[in-house]
Order: sequence, then structure tokens, then C-alpha cells
Amino acid sequence: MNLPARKSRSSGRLTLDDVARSAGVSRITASRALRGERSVAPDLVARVTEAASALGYVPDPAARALASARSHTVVVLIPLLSNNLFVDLLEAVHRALRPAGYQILIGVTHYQAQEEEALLSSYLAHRPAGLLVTGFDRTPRCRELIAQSGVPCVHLMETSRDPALHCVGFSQADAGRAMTEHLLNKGRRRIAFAAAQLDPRVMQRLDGYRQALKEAGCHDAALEWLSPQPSSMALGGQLLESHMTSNPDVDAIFFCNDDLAQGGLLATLRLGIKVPQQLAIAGFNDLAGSDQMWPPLTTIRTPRVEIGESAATMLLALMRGEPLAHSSIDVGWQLVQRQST
Amino acid sequence: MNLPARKSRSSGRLTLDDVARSAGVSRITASRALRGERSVAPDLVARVTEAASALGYVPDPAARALASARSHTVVVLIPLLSNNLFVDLLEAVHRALRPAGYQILIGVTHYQAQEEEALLSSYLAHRPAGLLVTGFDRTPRCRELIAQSGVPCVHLMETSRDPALHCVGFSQADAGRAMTEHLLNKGRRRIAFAAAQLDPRVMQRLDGYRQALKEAGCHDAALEWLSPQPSSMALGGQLLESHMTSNPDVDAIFFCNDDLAQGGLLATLRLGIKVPQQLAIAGFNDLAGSDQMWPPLTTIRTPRVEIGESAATMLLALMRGEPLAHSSIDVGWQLVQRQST
DNA sequence: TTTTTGTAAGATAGCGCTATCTTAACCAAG
DNA sequence: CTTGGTTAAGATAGCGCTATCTTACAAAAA
Repeated sequence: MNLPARKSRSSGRLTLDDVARSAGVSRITASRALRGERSVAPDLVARVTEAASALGYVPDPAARALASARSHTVVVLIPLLSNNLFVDLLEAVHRALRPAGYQILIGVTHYQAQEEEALLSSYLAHRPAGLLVTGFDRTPRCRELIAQSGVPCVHLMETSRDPALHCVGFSQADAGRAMTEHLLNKGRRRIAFAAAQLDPRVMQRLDGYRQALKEAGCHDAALEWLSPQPSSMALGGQLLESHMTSNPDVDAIFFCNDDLAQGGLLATLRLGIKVPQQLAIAGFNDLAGSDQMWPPLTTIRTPRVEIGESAATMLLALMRGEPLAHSSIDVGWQLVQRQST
Repeated sequence: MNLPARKSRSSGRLTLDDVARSAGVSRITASRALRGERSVAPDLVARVTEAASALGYVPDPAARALASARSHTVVVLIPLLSNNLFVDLLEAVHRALRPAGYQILIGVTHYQAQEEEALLSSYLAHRPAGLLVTGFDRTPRCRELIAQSGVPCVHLMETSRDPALHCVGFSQADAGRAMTEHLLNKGRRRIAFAAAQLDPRVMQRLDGYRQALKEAGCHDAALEWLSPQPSSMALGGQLLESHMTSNPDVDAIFFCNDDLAQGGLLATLRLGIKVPQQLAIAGFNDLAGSDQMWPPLTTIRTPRVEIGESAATMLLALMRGEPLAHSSIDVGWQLVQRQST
């Protein structure tokens, strides 16, 4: 009488055992060899590596994550994908982390605290090796989730003096202030600030704008044109058009983001407003196309590629448990003057 | 003498056993209840569900993937993130798949067959539940990887008559032809086709353009301005500027993508070319900002949200093993006439 | 030589789930 | 009252890896 022979659940997948057998070592040695652990003889490492690539072995990330309670995934939370700013950031992060064997799991929060919470709790279940998040503005629950998870985390886009927070960014307020001072230097006095989305970084730019104008004695709250709607070219045009009729004496508009500024610039064409003679226009971020506008747009170039790279490097160090030279990196920014101011 | 007490590897994580214990059922019953399998009594399902949410239990995706040889991840391969076309697509896919419990793993191929291969082999190791890929143009090795994996796959952006291929898209050639005919109808005869990137879909639009012009007897190979470089506003401006000097009689330019067209349109401002009087300009995709241009850009509106939704729905059916009404869905496109033509 | 390290390699035992097989319970049919 | 067929719930055994403990062996110390 033959046993009922429980059906094998094997998926036919190539496993570490196959590699080990082919290399003539034990499974665990093969595992250590492939992970580059010490205490494996160099010739064995070579044998295992060869066997693995000859067979086309790819480790199963699920099994790996389950056994080691840590995956090779890095979760990146950004507010939007439709802003090239964050796409550039993502690409830079990806370029830096991929060679180190990490994969990126992208979470898009749409500037919604609730979405961030949901994404975080679902993504933390993957036991990511690291976490990259945008800014510091999040719910206490989010902070708690991050802290409790024990996953190394680097904050993007802003800087902080708190040595417990790892971050790579620049001072949004300083940049906002510098652009405003640039407009003041150009002789403008009725300088409007047109903003949308109103996320924390936009508000910091607004702060810089206010400081500069107050110091110059030119601040006028009526020239802060703030809209909570999502940023877009169309909205930039609308903001310019609607507010310029009620404030015709405005001689400069500082848009909090280039997409708004581009829309504003195009609206001036429609309306027959001369830029920069009648009205100076400035943006923020130096997005694609800003140099192509007519006139080309004066803006703040924000080094998102550098932010992505530095943050990835910092995260790699944290994940490896290496000590950090600095917990906060300020990558600065650059005012790019073009013909719109 | 006490045993050496092997240190527990438990991660302190909340597991299914905790939920089962709290609900007073066995682990496997809790598992079935949470996965909505039949053959669990409704009151037990309720007890388990409650216990799970009370405890804040989140299943471990790694354990799940390992045990069932299938994850709840859907891999999406797109050429670029910096083109809003694909971002819109991704957002739509995400919105459709998230409620069904699937997560998206994004792979960016940069239009490189090599990158696609690398991404595919590394992402397939995650045993994704489904696969969404852009177009049909890929290496034999990629096709083989997809076929061998047995993972349901839906192709985006194009259509095919092969019933074995699942796809959601539209006829790029038809759209290209329609736009060309629109320009012919406007009385234009020297119509240039300006293109970059030269990916398969661009070439299909070119085909449509050629057909229409040949039928009208207006085809001139010298008016096909093709650049293998990545598409950008700057390149659009360059293409227009450089070719218009050598072909001053051109009375219309059909750009293969809106970013090129926008750049071209802005270049006409710089160069003092009157649009549409002297030169008609048309684009493709109706990207953000095309309606804000001056003059607003005539273009082909491509229904990427619909593509994303339909593809996700189709993939869901495939993943659940449900029968499909159609293996190929043509979502069409729409010519949006604005003032640039 | 014998003992004490040190280290490389292997044996063992899970990680947290789900596929599969078993059993228990129930009802209708014989 | 048995028998067979159905279903719900539980028991068992992995999925493919790595953490941890053991062992073997060589080199260093006694």
C-alpha cells in the first residue's frame, strides 16, 4: 500500500539549494557567499557566484524578507508624481540605490495626511530597509509608525537642526527671501506672491517673501494670492488674470512654483501685458520648459538630483549602520536670472 | 541542567496567530476569513475581521507571497516618469487596483530594451500577481520571461489583433493620419512631421502621417524631421528653428508629442513666426499646459486615464481567472482643435 | 605534546503565512 | 439506523531563505 503522497508545493523555481548543489557546498554557505558575508573562503565565493550566474539564479525576495525580517526595498513617499521635481528626485534616488541592490517602492500621498498614513502602514508591512519621506509635516501617527518600525528614515527637501532627524534639503525660506530681494533690487515695489497647493514648503517660501518685503517696508497682505487648489499652469494664468485686474499697480509676481509661473507668463501674452517691462515674473524650482518660455523665466534652481543622491547615500550609511558625518545636509539653491525679471 | 534555549527569532510582530487566538479560531480559519474565502461561517468571519482590526493586524506580504507563491503586487513597466502621459496612466491604474488589495511596483525602462530586461527579471522574482507593460516592442528574452512566468499581462497604449495578447490602447497610426488630414483640410500642403525619441508609437504616428500625405500627393521625405534624442520642449524649439530656416515654405508642423509642440510654439514667439497664419502647429497627447499655450495648441487627446482603468480592470479579471469579453480594447482618441491650426 | 582559542563550514530551526490533507459534523437517502 | 455525500473547521507541512547553534579542524598558546 502506497502512502497518499502529499502533493509537492514546490513551484519549480530555481532555489538556493540548486546553486549550492551545483557549487558543491551547503545551502547556507551559498547564502553567505552570495550576500558577501565574511567567513567564506574566496574560492568558495567564486564557485558559488559562478554557479548562481550560470544557472540564472535570482533570490526570492519574499523568502529573504521573511527569514531576515528585512527586505531590500526602500520606500519613498512623495506628494505627487505629476510634478517633475519629484520625478527627478526619484530618478536620482533610484540610480543611487539600485547598484546597492535596493528596490524602490513609490508612495504618492497627494499632499493628504490620511493617504500618507495609509501608505505608510501598508508599506511598512513590507519591512523596508529604508524610508525616504518628503518634508517634516506629517501626522503624529505617521511619526509614531516610522519611529516604532525602527526603519532608517531620511527626510527630503527641507533641513532641520534636530540631530535626531536625518535630512537633505535646503532652506525654502531663504530661497523665497532671495527671490523677493532680487525683485526689490530690480526696482519693483508692488510684488505679489502667487501660490497654490499651500504645502509647508510653499508656506516657508511665503515666509521668506514676507520677511524681505517687511524689511523693505513694502509688504502688503493684499498681494498674497494664495489658493489651496493644486498647482497647475491653468491656475497660474487664472491667478494672474483675476488679481491683476483688481491690483493693476502690481509690478512683479513671484509664483511659488514654475508651473504657475509658466501659466502666468502665457497669460500675459493673452492679456498683452509686457514682461518684464510692465510686470516682472519669477518662479521656483526651474522645471523643464522654464528656460523655453518667452521671455525665459527667472527662477530658483533647486538641486533635486543632488538631494536624491545625497539622501540615498545617507540612507545607505544608515541602513548599513555606518556613522554619519552630518545628520542634516544643506544642498543650497541657485537663483537663475533670465529675462522675465 | 537547562537547555541552551535557542534565542527566539520572533520579531515581536503581530501575527495571524494573535488574531486567531483573539477570535477563538484556528490560524488557518482566520487566514481564510481575512482572505474572504468561502466555506467560513459568516459569524466567524465577523469575529476574525473584528479581532484583526481591533489589533491593527496587517498581513506580512513576504510570508503571504512565500506561502502562496504569488504576491499582491502588480508590476507596471513604463518608459518614462517625466512624461505626464505615463503618470496619468499610473495614477489611474493605482486607483483601480488599490481597492482590490494590490500594490503597484513601478519600473521605468527609459525606452531601453536592456533596462526592461533587467527590471523584468528582477521584478518577476517578486512573483507579481499581474503585469502591465507599455506597447509590444520588446526583446525576445523579455517576451520569454513574461510567458514563462505565467503572470497575467496586459499591454498598454496600442492595440493588436492577436487574441493571445491582452491590450488596451488605440491606433496611433489612425490618430497620426487624422491629425495630418486635419492640417490638409485647413489648406496646408507643406506639412512637416517633427519627432523625437522615435519609439514604436511615434513611428506609428509617422506612418499615419505618411499615408495621409501620400494620398494627398503632398508627401516630401525632407519634411520628416526625426531626432532620436529624448523628447523635450527645448528640442521642439530646436527642431523648429533649425529646419524652418532650410524649409521656409513649410506651412504646418505636426509634432509627435505635445512637449515638442509646446517648445515649437514658444520658439515661434522668439522668431516672430505668426501661428497659425504663417505656420500651423499641432501636437499629440494633450498634455498639461497645451490648452494654456498662446495660441492654444491643437492636439490629439489620448485617453490615458481610460487606458489605465480599462487595463486594470482587464488585469483584475485575468488575475481572478475570469473570462474576458475582449482581449483587445480600443479606447479611441479625440482631435482637439484649438487656435494653433 | 596537550590545551586553548579562532574560524570556516554545516546542521538545525524557524520567519508568518497558505496549500493540502484530515477530521468532525451534519443532512438526506437507503 | 446505517451509509454516503457534503461542508466547515482544524492539523500538518511546507514556501525559500537566513539566524543561530554546532562541529571540525587548524593554528596558537601552554
